[in-house]
Amino acid sequence: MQRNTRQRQAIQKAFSHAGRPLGPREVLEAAVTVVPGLGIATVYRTIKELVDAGEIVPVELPGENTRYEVSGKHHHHHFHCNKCSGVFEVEVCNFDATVPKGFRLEDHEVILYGLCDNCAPGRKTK
Amino acid sequence: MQRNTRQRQAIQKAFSHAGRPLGPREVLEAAVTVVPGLGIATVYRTIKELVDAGEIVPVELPGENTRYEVSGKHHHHHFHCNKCSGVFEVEVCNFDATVPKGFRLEDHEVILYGLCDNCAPGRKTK
DNA sequence: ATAGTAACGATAAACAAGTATCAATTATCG
DNA sequence: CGATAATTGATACTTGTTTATCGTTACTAT
Repeated sequence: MQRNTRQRQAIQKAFSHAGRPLGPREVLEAAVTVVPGLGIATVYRTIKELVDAGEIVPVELPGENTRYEVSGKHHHHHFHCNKCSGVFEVEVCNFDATVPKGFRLEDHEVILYGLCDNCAPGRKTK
Repeated sequence: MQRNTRQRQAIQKAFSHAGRPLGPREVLEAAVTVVPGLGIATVYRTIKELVDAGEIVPVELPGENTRYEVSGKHHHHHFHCNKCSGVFEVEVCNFDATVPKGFRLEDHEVILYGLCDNCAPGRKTK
């Protein structure tokens, strides 16, 4: 049967508390503070299980490794910070797309680039 | 000095004739028909040189390896075929983006997904 | 509390993309 | 033409991510 381990709880919590897509490394960094000694193998294993269980979904961005975020969110897109490389959610949508003749549009992806709140200039210190 | 080799010509021609972004594999497939025996190492080498020379620019799409296309094109985005995985250019743009408070938007990327002309239904045969 | 076994952690292995090496080839100049 | 050195092709290597292995740990039900 499925067991409720500290490491699994920590990893689930990392996703639910993040509010943004996390990669395996980020998950490890977040969860290891709760469960010292947590291994990367467990992170990968658990991510795969959570995906299979439908709890999280993969988020892929250009040139980046796959991240994951909790599933069931409303339609949204992502903002990629050019400085800290962090990824954040943004509400977007409403764009004109003219696909070539004969093509059939099924879905779309919008990625915004810039500086996040923390990295943008005009902030007191760090 | 720089030499004008058959393989380099074939690779340049592959890009200029493609009209869409090509990955190293695709470049090899196209150029090897012109220069039998062409090796993948030469493709990578030449791509790097062409990028340095500004002749081509990298195109990155979610979950895909880097492709390249001839530089100097107008603002455009890409259409990724869900069936054949081919990538095509599309004219897009004009979308509303509301970035979170404090964020600074610098650039954007739009990727459309669907079926390309060849893969869309309602086509005679193939 | 204890047995049974799912899950863990460390690490080796598998993969894939891209790079470096080097002997053989060949474009280019005189 | 002939010498020279840039370029090539085959392949080994590097790098980074993800998976498999296996002895150990620690949930769970009894």
